[in-house]
Amino acid sequence: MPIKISLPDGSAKLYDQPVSALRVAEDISPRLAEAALCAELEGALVDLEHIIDHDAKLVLHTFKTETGKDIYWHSTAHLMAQAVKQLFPEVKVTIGPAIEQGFYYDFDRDKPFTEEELEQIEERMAFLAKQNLPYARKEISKAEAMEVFAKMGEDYKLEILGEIPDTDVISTYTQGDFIDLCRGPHLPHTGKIKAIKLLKSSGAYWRGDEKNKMLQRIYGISFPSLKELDQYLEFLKQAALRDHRKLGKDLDLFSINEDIGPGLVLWHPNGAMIRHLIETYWKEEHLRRGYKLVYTPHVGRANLWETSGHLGFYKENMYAAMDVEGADYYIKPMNCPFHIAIYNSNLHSYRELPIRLGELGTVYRYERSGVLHGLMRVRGFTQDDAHIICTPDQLNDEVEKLIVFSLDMLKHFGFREFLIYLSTMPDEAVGDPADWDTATQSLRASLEKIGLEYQVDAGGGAFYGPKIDIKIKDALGRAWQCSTIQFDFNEPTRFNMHYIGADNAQHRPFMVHRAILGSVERFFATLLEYHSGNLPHWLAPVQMMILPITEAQLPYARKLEEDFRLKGLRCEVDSRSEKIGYKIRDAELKKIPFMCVIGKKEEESGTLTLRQHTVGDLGAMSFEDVLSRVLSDS
RNA sequence: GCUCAAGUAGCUCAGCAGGUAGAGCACCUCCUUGGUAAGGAGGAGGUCAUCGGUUCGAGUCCGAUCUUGAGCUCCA
Repeated sequence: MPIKISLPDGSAKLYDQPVSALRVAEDISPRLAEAALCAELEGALVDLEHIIDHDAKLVLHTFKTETGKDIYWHSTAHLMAQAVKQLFPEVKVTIGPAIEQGFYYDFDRDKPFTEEELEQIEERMAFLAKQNLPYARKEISKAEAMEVFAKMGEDYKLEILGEIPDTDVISTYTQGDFIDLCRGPHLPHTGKIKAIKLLKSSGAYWRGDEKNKMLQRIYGISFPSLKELDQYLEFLKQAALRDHRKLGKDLDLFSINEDIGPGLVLWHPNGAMIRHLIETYWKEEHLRRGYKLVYTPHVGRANLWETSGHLGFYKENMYAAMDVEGADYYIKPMNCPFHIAIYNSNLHSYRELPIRLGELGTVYRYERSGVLHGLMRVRGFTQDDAHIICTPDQLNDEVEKLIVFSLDMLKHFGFREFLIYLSTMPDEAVGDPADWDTATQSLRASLEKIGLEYQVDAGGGAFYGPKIDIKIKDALGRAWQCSTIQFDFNEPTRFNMHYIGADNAQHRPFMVHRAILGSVERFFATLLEYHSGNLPHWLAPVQMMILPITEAQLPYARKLEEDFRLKGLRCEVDSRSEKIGYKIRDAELKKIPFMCVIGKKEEESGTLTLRQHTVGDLGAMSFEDVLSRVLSDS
C-alpha cells in the first residue's frame, strides 16, 4: 500500500516505503530541496529528516514563509549559544527563541558582553556555520535529560525540565559539541546560515520577572544571503531617519525639556498646528456621529477616585495627592469619573440612550523612568477619550459602529495596516464572570461580523472589562496601541449609574470607554514615522512656501501670500536674499508639500510656477489651479 | 525601577598621555539680485548636564545626581 503525500498545490506524490520530507522536496525540485528549511506535516512542524510513514499533507517551509524564518532564526540562536559556550565556557545557557525580526539568546554571566566580544562571537558563528554541522535530534526520557544537563551544570535547563511532565518525551538537538534542550524543529545543518549580524546586547530578567536574576541577552539576525542582510541593515538605517524624535527636532515640532521634566511634552508652533488640525478633524467627525463634546477638570478629590476604584486598582500609576484646604486631590490618570459625573448630573430616560460623551482629555500617569520613549510613552498625554452609555441591547450596535469609526479615521490619516486584539478577563478582575463572557462575546461577534482578522490576548483585559485594541506600527515595525474599545463593569455600579426604562424602573446602563487615536502624542508620533515626516498636505503646518526669485518680486509674493491665506491655505514667503536653488533646498528639507516660484515671468503673465515636494517642477498654472491642487485631500 | 552606554555652541559632531575649547550647517551684518536641492566675505554664540572629589591644574580621571538611548518589566 503506497504512501500518499499531498502537497499544497493539490498534487500528490506516492511512495512505496517511508520517505524523509527532504526526499520529497528533492523529488519536487532540487531548488526547493536546497531552499527548504523545515517541514509541516498535518500542521505539525518537523525536521526535514523526519520520516513520513503514512498518508499526510506536507508543506515545506523556506525562508519566504514566517515559519521558515522562525526556524531559521531559532537555529541561529542555537548556533550563537554554541559559539558563546566555546568562547566563554563558564556561561550558562537559558533560552533563545526567534522573534519577529531575528532572535535572541539569554545567558547567565556576571558581566555584560562587550562590542568586541559580540564581534568575536559573530566570527565564531560564521566559522561554525561553514562546517555544515548537522542539527541532530534525539528523543530521550525526562530522567535522562535531567542527567545530561545536570552533568553540564546547566541549571536553567534543569529548571525548565522540572516543569515538564515526567511522562513527556524530551528532545535535544546537538550540533557539533553543543547540545540544547529543544522542541525543534531545526535546520538540517548550520551551513544554511549564510549571513549573521549580532545587533545588540542588554540585560533581561530570567523569565521576564524583575525579582529574578538579570541575564545577558544578545540580539541578532541572520539571512540565507549577504544581500538580504545588507538590505535589512539598510532598512534599519532608513528607519532611524524616520524616527519621530529625529523628525520632531528637524522639523521643529516638539521638545522635551529636562528642567520641565521627563515625559512632559512641549508642542512647538509647527507641531501644535498639526495637532490642531488632527483635533479639529477629530471633533468634526465625532459631532457628525452623534457624540457630545465635554470639558472636565484636571484634578478631582480623593473621594472620587475611591468611588471609581482607581485608588484601589490604579494607584501605582497615579501621582501623589495634593493638599487643598486639608482635602486630598489627585491629578487625573483617566477621564471616566468626570464623564460619569456629567451623566449622573441628570436623570436619563432610555429614550436618550446611547449617550456618547467625548473629550480630548489630558491625563497624567506615573510611568517608570526606563519606559519613557519620545512621544510614544510619556507622563502627560491627551487621550481622545469618549464614554458610551447605552442599554444592553444597544451594545452590539455601538461596538460595531466603534470599530468602523476607528478604522475609518485611521485610514483617513493614511494608515492601511492594523493589528487587532481581543483581550479577555485577567486574573485580577471585577464583575461577574458571566457578564464578562457576554461582553467578550459581543466584542468578538462585532469583529467577526465586520470580518476583521484579530488575535486573542488571553487575560489581557483591563481589570474592569474586556477590550478590543487596534495597534499600528512605527518605523521599526514595533506595534503601538492606538484605538481601544473597553467594556466597563466596574464604574456603572460604583457610581450607581442608571436610566429609567420603558417599564418606569431604574436600570443599570452599559458603559464602554474608547479612544480612537489612543493618545494624541503617540498617534502624532506614529503618524510622523509612517509618513516619514511627509504629512498629507491637509496636515502640513505650512502647505506652501512662496519663493520669489529676486527681491523685485517680493511685493507680488506678499500679495499672493495674502490671497492664498484668505482662501484658507497655510503659506509663507521666503523673503531672504538667497538664490532660488537655496530656497528650494530649504523648503524641501522642511518637507513643505508645495513651493511656488515667483519670477519676472510669472509676475508679468499673472501665472504661478508650482513645485511639489519630492516630485519636482509642475510648471506654470493659474492661481485657482494652484489652490485646488494644494487644498485637495490626497 | 533594573542592566549597559552616552550627555561638548540652536543642530550634527571633533577634541581625551589631564595644561583653561574647535569644525560644518543654522543665526546676524555686508556684498551679490541670482530661474528649480547649498553664491561670497565677515561676525556673534559654549560656567564642555549638575554637584562634589583627586590634582599645581579636569571637558578629559573618580563618585553621586539629573537627562537621553538600547533592552527587561509595564502601558495610551
